[in-house]
Amino acid sequence: MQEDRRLAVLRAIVEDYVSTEEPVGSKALVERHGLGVSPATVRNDMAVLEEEGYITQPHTSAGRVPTDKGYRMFVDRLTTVKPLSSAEKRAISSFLDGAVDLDDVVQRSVRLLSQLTRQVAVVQYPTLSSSTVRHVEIVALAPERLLVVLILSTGRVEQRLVELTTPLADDDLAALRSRLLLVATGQRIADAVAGLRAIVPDEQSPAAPPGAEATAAVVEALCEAMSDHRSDHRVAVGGAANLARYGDSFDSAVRPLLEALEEHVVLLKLLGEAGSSGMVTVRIGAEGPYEELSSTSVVSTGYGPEDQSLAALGIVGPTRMDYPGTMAAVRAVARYVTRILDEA
Amino acid sequence: MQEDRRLAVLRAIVEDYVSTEEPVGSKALVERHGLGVSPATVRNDMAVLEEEGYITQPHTSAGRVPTDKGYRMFVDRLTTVKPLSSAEKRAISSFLDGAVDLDDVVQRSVRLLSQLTRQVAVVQYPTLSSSTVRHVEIVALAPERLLVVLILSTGRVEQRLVELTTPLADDDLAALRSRLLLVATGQRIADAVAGLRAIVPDEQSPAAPPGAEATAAVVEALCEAMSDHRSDHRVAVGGAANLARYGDSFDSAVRPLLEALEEHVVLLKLLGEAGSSGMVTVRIGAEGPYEELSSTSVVSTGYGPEDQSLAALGIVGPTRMDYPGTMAAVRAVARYVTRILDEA
DNA sequence: AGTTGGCACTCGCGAAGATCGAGTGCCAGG
DNA sequence: CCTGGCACTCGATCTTCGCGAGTGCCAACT
Repeated sequence: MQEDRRLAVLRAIVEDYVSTEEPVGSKALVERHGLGVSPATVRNDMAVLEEEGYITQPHTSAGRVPTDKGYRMFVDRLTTVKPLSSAEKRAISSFLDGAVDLDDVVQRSVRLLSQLTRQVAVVQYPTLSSSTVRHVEIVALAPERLLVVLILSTGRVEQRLVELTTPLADDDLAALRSRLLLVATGQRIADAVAGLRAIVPDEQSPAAPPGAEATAAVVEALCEAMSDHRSDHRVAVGGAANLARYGDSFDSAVRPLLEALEEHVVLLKLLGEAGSSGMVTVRIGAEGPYEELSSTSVVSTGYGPEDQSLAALGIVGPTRMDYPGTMAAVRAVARYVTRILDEA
Repeated sequence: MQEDRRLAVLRAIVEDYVSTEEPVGSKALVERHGLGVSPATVRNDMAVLEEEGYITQPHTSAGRVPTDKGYRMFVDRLTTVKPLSSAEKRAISSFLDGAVDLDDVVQRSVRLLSQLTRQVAVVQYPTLSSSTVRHVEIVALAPERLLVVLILSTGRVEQRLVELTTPLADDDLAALRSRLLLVATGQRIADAVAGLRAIVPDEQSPAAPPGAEATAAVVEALCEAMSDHRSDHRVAVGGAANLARYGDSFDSAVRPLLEALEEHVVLLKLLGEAGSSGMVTVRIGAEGPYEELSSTSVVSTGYGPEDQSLAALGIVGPTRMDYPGTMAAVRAVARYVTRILDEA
């Protein structure tokens, strides 16, 4: 089939261009890959591929370069997942096994991912919304200063300081504490918020029970901590030094990317397009909403327990990248991180 | 005095070169600055300055460029502190006043600093070592699983999970908690560590009291948390997009800098050279131990209460930078941050 | 002594031209 | 439908060359 060979040619072009960074010509193609045909034949195929929009030539009489559409085709139909080398596998586990807490896991993941792919890595901190309340604690720093500590199943700890206008008696404190524990412990965030709101005494009630103010304030603090969007939006970024490899196309590619890396909200949107856990998503070039990132691709995936994907991680790099290798690395790291989080 | 004029010439050269990015010639100098002498005279001065090593010419018959030594002289003897514009002051306070917690303060400072100076900003998180213990809490998640929470005066919260081999009785737990509070609360880190170690029962003692294991384990966890160097080494980095302005000299300047930015330890060493609070330190070019950073300068200062400087902040940029403006910005931000932390 | 105008000289930079060759498109023959 | 051959295109690279900013030095002036 000519059709099959055309795809083989496209694949070869992508692979060569990715490794050499230079437009690839018909002659070099037949030499470096075992296509059993002559350069002339390949040229014909190239003409067709160009007409269909999979490749272009930067200028007349230069080699061909894949277009975004070409990469898309390559990723969707021509990629066989490249298994990681055992050295890489070892690196992953030895790298991640030493992690001591959530922060550490995220930090190490970012580092690992950027080293494996030699790209800029981005890892989102596990989202609060799908986690559960492991523990709630109130500590009286002073009779009218309470410290509220919230511990979640992901290992995240949030603390809030609550100032009261009237001091709180010790047994009222104890009562409040046990009530909170009863209502919130083990609940998913959303349920806990609802349950907590319910135990706040009705403000209209003329005869407020003792500790009503405290209850309201503490519940408020807890709910605020739980729905705190800042924590949802935290991401870790690493491997920016890999941007140095861009070399050329500095202003057009590196600058907007650096800016995007600081705009964590943008990053999250990019990662957020990721499908559920297990599926690696690839956004190529201008497929996304950000014009400035038209020459960069995003390879991302969700991670976390199978049923609910906790958060996303991935890499950002030039459209000209080693997709099979990168996708394999992203998937592998996501799996390992998922496992680590499950164990903890 | 010819001496004075020579210095004026040096200053003019630095200022012109910083703003134009181009080697500056004698003619342009007399035109743009109000030196009341002829180009020929300036040329003579330049020859002397060059001989003394303050300036060089990139190639014969081009303008002059300051050397590191020239910048050093400029910073040490020729800089009059440029007061910030009122707009800048307003920006600073409105930017920082909204901060809600320690993390937020640091994040905002980094952002602010990078925007004010248009350089890469680095802010070290306040060091634990000079802070005090505000509170210690033990929570029994299960009879043999304890959560230890440590709250410091800086607002930092550290938590550790402790697993016991034998369950701990409730009143033993209560006793341990009150003993810990008594010993540690209000103490500076170093004292608290010493005090805690002292209450661990002697291992040799054949008749170990109930809860001896728990005490030892909890104290161990606390001490470990207090001396945890990871937290000491945390830094926030921002404004990497400003690196895009380097444009030229990419490999020689940007790449090593990007790498250094990821190596937080290196960053801390750079910042660490900073003097005490209030003094702005400037490291120019190759003055430091890092050869790769020979074309970058670091402007840094400590911040925190007057008597003990908590941590450092500063910026990293090309040797060709606006030193007066940058130093003013760094100092101003450090002051504001200090004030904010004091209030909290 | 210090300053100034004049002048010859240097040398990097940019424009213009010349050359080279990888790569293409097309065609005629297998 | 594939293949070898061939003329053609056009960007990349190198060379040349003139321009001009800037210098260094010197003799004259204050």
